[in-house]
Amino acid sequence: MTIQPYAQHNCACFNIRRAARHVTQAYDHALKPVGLQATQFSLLAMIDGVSSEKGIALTELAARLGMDRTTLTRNLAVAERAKWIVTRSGKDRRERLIKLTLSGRRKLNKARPLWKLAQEQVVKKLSVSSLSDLLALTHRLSAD
Amino acid sequence: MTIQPYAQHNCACFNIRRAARHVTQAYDHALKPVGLQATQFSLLAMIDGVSSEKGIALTELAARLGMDRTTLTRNLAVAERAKWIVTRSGKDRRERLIKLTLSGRRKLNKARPLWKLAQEQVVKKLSVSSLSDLLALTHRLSAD
DNA sequence: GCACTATACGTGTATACACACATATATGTA
DNA sequence: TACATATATGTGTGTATACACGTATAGTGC
Repeated sequence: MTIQPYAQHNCACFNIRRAARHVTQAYDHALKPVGLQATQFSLLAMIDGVSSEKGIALTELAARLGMDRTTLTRNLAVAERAKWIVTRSGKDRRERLIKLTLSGRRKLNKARPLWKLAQEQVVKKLSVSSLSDLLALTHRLSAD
Repeated sequence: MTIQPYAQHNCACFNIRRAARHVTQAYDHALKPVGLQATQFSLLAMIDGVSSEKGIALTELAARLGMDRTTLTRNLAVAERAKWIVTRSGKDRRERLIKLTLSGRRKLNKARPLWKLAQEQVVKKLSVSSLSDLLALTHRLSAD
């Protein structure tokens, strides 16, 4: 079969963006009872997973999240206003080191079971092995 | 294998959002020479594909795009400012009928070969059959 | 015709995203 | 040490996203 002229149903960008919208809504709704949105949940979870005692620098965190540094700055502002994180400068005074607060960790742990429910919804749509395929594909798309 | 506790690398939402960011950037960069971003390109392409002579109503277009109606309102404002589309009310005066302008259609057609280059980049990362898998998976995630 | 309901749409608000540009600090080199 | 360069970060701007709420018009049953 030859390559078709443009059609929406073939466009990787349109399709992945549309799916991201729908999946995000599912996770947002699932997390609603604890007052977290999907992005903030991922942010807190990543900080929890990777930051050492002294915290993690913004650029390093952005790389881990596969997110533009300036986008992360704005997302961190939301988390900081909500007092889920604190930031301070390190020995290198250019660096901004980020850590969860106790309140942030509690919020995260409250959210985990709700995350699981949303994730199970996805599995219900895709099956475990298809989810596995999806993760492999999205991972490859997120690599350099 | 039992279900793991939360980890970023397992989260469908995190992974699909991250991939969407990266894929979007690739298409945005590819489309840059014609002054279109990925979302606006998809928008114009959908209007071109589905609208009849009299145009397509906003809610109907939103459903085709798998996008919230109010999001579409804002996205249309961008396209309207740029004079890529026009809108008018129909017999039912609640309805807002949307059509491409000549300028919008020209912009779209200029963009098509650049879209193809971006799409080929994705194929280079995933292979044709994997792209096919991705489209099938994202399609299932975008269904009710 | 009138009240009720359903449908189509917009606006206020908040978050998410990233490019272009600017600033502050550190590091390397003459 | 002084200057050039590299690194870490923030800000201005514009687009994308969607929920809560409100308005205008159409349809329905009496």
